[in-house]
Amino acid sequence: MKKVNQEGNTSQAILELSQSLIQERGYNAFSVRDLSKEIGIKPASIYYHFPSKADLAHSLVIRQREKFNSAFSEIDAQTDNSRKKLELYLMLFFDDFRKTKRICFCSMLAADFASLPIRVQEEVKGLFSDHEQWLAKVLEEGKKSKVLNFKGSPDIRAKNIFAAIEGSTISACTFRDEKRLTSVAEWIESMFK
Amino acid sequence: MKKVNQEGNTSQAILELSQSLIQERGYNAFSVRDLSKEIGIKPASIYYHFPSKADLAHSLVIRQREKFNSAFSEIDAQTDNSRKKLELYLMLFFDDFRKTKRICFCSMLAADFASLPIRVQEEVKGLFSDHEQWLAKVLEEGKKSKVLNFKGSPDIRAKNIFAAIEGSTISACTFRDEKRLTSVAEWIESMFK
DNA sequence: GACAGCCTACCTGGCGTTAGGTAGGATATA
DNA sequence: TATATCCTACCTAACGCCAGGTAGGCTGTC
Repeated sequence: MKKVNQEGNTSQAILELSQSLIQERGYNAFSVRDLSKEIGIKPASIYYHFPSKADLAHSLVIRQREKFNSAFSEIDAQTDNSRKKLELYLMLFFDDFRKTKRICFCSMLAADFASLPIRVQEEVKGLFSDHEQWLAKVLEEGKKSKVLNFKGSPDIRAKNIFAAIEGSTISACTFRDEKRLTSVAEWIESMFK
Repeated sequence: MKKVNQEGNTSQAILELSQSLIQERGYNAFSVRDLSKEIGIKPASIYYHFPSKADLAHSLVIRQREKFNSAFSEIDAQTDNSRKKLELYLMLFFDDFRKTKRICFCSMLAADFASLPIRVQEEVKGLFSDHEQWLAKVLEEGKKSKVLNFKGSPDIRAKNIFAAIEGSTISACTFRDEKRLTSVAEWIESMFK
């Protein structure tokens, strides 16, 4: 019998599709059967790759944290200018929205937070913190070097920015209108002049 | 046998509880059985009051639109000062968060948007537009009377503000930290000085 | 007697998950 | 080189449970 997964990429396919479905419908509204149908294997086979739906979600959030953390490192390597860093950061969200046309992964999991398995909740909090801490660092550096001008603490402003962006991906998705995302980004950038 | 609903308020109780559960878990993660358990009637009896879960959600969003629209009228009646109006508007979200400790109803339904019945989707869009249009009107008046100072169109800024607030209720809820909401509100207010 | 408001009892279908099995490739041993 | 054993990646079939929803009956009030 022909093997479906000769290149060992089924796990990857499951991760990719899960992420896509979570961003579209949320954790509770996608099923192992949804995955199996689209991937072309039986529901039971999903459990060969991931012991449970909770584990799958857990892996997914960890993967996303790693993705973002390397994106942050890339930005840090690319420029020393805090304003440019902020700009590149905001572009990460544009890119994702243009590709997926969907709510940001973080926002969706935050919305589903209360019905998430506990260890997934912890990772989601971690994902939030990764963003906020990196942003706070950028804002602090920007303030010191007088590249970014703003009142208030970098910590709090970082949280503000992240919340605003998260909210804007939701409304951009609801109205299928990228401008709702980009205009918030422009608004944020304009605040630091 | 004793009647549970002697004051004709079971429908109201169902609406209240549904809203609370939606704000906690989202549309897909609460069930008619959840409602029945907490209210003290059998699942089938829910269907006496609402023909379907979709209808219940539909009524709920309509009710919420009415609630907010009368809140807007009250604010309009209370003051002519646009800055004060904005302040009172933001307080609506503080009050809700303090009461419920949960994600804003709008944000949650927007997150669940893709898996919502179509006519509920339409009402959710309407709910968003109600907010954005009223806000845009306030901003426009504020700009004309020079009470609010900002660049860009009132329309776009209104959408920005709403998105930011929505996002902040999500992160406030995730971290059980009201400051994530209030600091965004302060941030918004500071932008118009 | 009509109706409101609830009930019991049930349906269909989907959920996450598991047990047990199988084809075929890889590896180890004689 | 032939055979035994193990591993990978899937399968079929089913489990118990819960979802939204329905038909029809009971009870108390007007």
